[in-house]
Amino acid sequence: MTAPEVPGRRQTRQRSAVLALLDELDGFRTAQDLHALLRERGDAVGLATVYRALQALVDDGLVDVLRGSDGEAAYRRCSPVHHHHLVCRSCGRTVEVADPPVERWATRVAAEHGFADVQHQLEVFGTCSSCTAAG
Amino acid sequence: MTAPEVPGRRQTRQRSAVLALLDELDGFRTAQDLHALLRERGDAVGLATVYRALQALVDDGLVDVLRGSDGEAAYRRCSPVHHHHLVCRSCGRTVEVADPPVERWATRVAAEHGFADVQHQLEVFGTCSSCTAAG
DNA sequence: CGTGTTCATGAGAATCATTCTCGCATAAGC
DNA sequence: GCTTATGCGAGAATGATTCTCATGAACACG
Ligand SMILES: [Mn+2]
Ligand SMILES: [Mn+2]
Ligand SMILES: [Zn+2]
Ligand SMILES: [Zn+2]
Repeated sequence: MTAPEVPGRRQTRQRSAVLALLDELDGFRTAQDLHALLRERGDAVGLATVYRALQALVDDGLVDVLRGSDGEAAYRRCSPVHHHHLVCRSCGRTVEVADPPVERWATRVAAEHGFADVQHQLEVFGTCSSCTAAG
Repeated sequence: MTAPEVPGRRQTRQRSAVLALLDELDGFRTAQDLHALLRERGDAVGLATVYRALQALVDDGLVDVLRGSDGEAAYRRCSPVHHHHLVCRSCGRTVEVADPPVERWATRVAAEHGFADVQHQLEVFGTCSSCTAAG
């Protein structure tokens, strides 16, 4: 769980703290959440720094970002390979999933309509078993 | 192009104007954009009212909303049946597309992980032929 | 190790989309 | 027309995110 060395990226206590926290959590969390958690836990980090650290992690492909229905960004430590998410609306618990067919479909349907430089995003939302049990 | 009657929804000049404008446009537009367009065109509507009208249209299933990478909401008059979007990143031009297999896949993968009350969102982004030509 | 350069940090201000407030207008129903 | 619940609009409030800029600390180099 040591922070990966990324060229041109300076290693600081704050960035390590943000990444370490994300490593412990298994769901998507907002920057505000992460900032509050870090503050509670004692090793505090400025809010602006949390945002900057998260942006850097996203740029480096170590963290995925998802926009909630209210538009607030949520972040999660993710595997570096392409995948999609099955997310619990209630607690944020997330499972990485893959769907090879949709990859080909997206490319094909885009080509059929003359679209180039294609990307896609596919997310599945639901209520996880714990949250269903908790009512 | 007459505004559909929705029970319990009062018909006003402002709501008609918002829906009429959306009917002329074929891409996703932000509330701010739509407000500016209405103002230019003369039949102005208050900004708060644009937001309220759009929210009502979304609730009534007449309009789809999409969150851009910056988190800003964009709205589009869409068909009422379930579909996904192929969106031009540059000009916003949008094509409605369907992918029946992914519907089943989403339900199945969610069930396998014990998730209930499942929804999914799938969007494809690219550069349309016009925008590619315009370079 | 020092030391200097360069990049990072943090407190607060600024930005900006969206929502709220509340006094006034008006669509709908009779 | 008259009543009344709803909708409207201007401006204030909210809240996430970004910016500013003075200070702090990695890191490359000697
Ligand atoms: Mn994919
Ligand atoms: Mn679907
Ligand atoms: Zn859950
Ligand atoms: Zn285009």
